[in-house]
Amino acid sequence: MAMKYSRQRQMIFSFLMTRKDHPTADVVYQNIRQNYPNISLGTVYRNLTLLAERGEILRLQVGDGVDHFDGDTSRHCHFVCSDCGSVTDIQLDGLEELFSKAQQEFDGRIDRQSTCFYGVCGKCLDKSAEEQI
Amino acid sequence: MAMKYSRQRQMIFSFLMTRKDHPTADVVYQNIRQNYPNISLGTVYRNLTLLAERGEILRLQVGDGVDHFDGDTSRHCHFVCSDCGSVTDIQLDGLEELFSKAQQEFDGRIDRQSTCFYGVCGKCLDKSAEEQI
DNA sequence: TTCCTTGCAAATCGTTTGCATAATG
DNA sequence: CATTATGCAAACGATTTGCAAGGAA
Repeated sequence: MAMKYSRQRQMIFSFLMTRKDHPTADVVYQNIRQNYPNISLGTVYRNLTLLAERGEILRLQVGDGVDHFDGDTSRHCHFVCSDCGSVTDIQLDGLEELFSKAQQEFDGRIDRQSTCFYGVCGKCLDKSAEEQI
Repeated sequence: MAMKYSRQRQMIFSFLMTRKDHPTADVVYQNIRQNYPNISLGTVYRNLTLLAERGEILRLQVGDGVDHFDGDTSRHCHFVCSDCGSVTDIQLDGLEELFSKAQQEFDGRIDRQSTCFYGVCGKCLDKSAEEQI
């Protein structure tokens, strides 16, 4: 698979694989650019869109108006901090169960599931606790 | 609460309450306009944003690039049909459980949860079955 | 050669915003 | 009266796209 990719597509894909923070297209662009200054933002978008359509990566909309991309396509949840905006993974057991429950109750075919939690992450909670002193 | 709202806000809010199809801002706008032709799209957006911030409605991003709005703020899931684009509700028991599981495992405070399923709805499945004949 | 991809820049389009005016309580 | 909301139009910003040129098979 990787061999028939353009150099740019390979870099974008492997960059995503090294990250667990669900970068935006622009973050991908800025990072690739450090090694490959000629790459354009349009190319980054085109490849991210393509990879997501092929199911090799995930495209996430977490509510901040910007798309995030995730190299981990296994079933898992996300958490978005309303304070710092970070997007992190949450591993939960109940997901498979929820999925099959939904399959049973719903009249139609369910292919995919997306669960996102919102709140304030541990770091930001600590930070605001310090500021109270 | 309702009494101190402007006429426009009242109409937007009560329109959302009559709908279960999670309309977009533009759909809200087009509908309100039939009774109130002078309303502007900016006002619709301003009020939807305000109502969502106050927690009186939900703002949903289901992945089609457009925000959807939901008058039902109770805990429930959504389903998005990849074929017709419709957004419907799914009532599931396991949600509360999933939420508390997440609370336990996660280092931070979780305020809110959003679960969305993707696939093909019953109507579209039937339609494509007919076309196979 | 043939098809796919790129870089660039312009276009798109959903959403937000500044401002002067009007409505609300 | 003071405040808040409106309509309008312009601005914004993330994403997409048209096109001519470059790369891969």
